[in-house]
Amino acid sequence: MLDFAILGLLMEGPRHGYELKRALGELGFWKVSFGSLYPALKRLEKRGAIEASAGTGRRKAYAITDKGRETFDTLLATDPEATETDRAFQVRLAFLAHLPQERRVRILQDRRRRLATQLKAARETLIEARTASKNPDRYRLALMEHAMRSTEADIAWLDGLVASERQSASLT
Amino acid sequence: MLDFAILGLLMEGPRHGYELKRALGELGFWKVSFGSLYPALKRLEKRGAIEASAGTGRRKAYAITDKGRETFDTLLATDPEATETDRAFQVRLAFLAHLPQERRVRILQDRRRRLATQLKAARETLIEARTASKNPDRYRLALMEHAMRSTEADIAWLDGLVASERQSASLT
DNA sequence: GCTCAAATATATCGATTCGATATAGACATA
DNA sequence: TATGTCTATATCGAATCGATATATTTGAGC
Repeated sequence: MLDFAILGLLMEGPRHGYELKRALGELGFWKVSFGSLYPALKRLEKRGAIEASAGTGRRKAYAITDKGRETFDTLLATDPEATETDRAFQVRLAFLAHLPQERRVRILQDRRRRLATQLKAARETLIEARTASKNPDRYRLALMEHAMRSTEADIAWLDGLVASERQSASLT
Repeated sequence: MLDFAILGLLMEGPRHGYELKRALGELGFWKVSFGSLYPALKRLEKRGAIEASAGTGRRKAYAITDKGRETFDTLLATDPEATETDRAFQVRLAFLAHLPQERRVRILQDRRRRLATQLKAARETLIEARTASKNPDRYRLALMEHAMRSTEADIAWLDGLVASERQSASLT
């Protein structure tokens, strides 16, 4: 996933490591550590997906190669299928603009479906926790309820994104 | 953090590994993997914080020891300070009932302060992204805005928890 | 009762990521 | 020129992940 995110950022032009870390952090859902970032850059360089060139002083400017662009496209288009964590989805979303609208909408809807399933399970767990005489801990209930409400908000947000896609489609 | 969570669950009675995984998952914010869980149990056993006894068939029932209870209390009371991730906070919250009210409120307020700081930074980043002619990608903006709104919701939730603590305090 | 499939449960592997820290150049200020 | 603060790369050990192997129990259908 980190590899994918790095490639995505480099699609817009060369950047050095520190900048990549900052840019990822500013997306608001991932404060990457140096211990993840630099090994990832080495990995990508070894695979020929990116190239380093000397920058000011200690800096190394990394640029994406043709091979890297290919990798990026593959990763972006790869069907999320069973395995898609929150973060994986968010990273994909950050680069969704690279896909045609039809695919974008499908990905948003897949995600919605997944969240709806999660929500249903959470609701059942919560009801069970409330009824079972397990003297439900107040804070634990609060956590579960909050998680549910967050998921509901996420779903509503996805619906908004889909609606806005549809709207811009109808304008053309 | 996993160690802390396991100890917290075992404070309420013995459980075997699989049950611990399920119980953690039901809290709604952490689907622990086997690759984390079982090594963690071994760690804790080696340190003498938990004890395994034979259960039905292949099961091993883990129980917390006096030493483990001590460790748990220490971890629970430890001042979060600068470094507290979302998950660390949520785990702490799940066992907050073990602390006296005064401490509970303080922890909630510390968390609130941290989120407010994050929010402010996010707001500035967003404004900058909008103004700077960086032709802000639509999905990336949506991500940032959504992250902000989620944080706002979290803050409101914390305020609610504090208010409810105050209310139950005034009733006594 | 018997058999087979599904669910339960423990365990382990390699790779990734984390959090902390070391190191060092760039740049402002005095 | 000294000094401190950012910027930036790098590395370490430990924790966690995701996938998978394997064993046991449960239950459905016969």
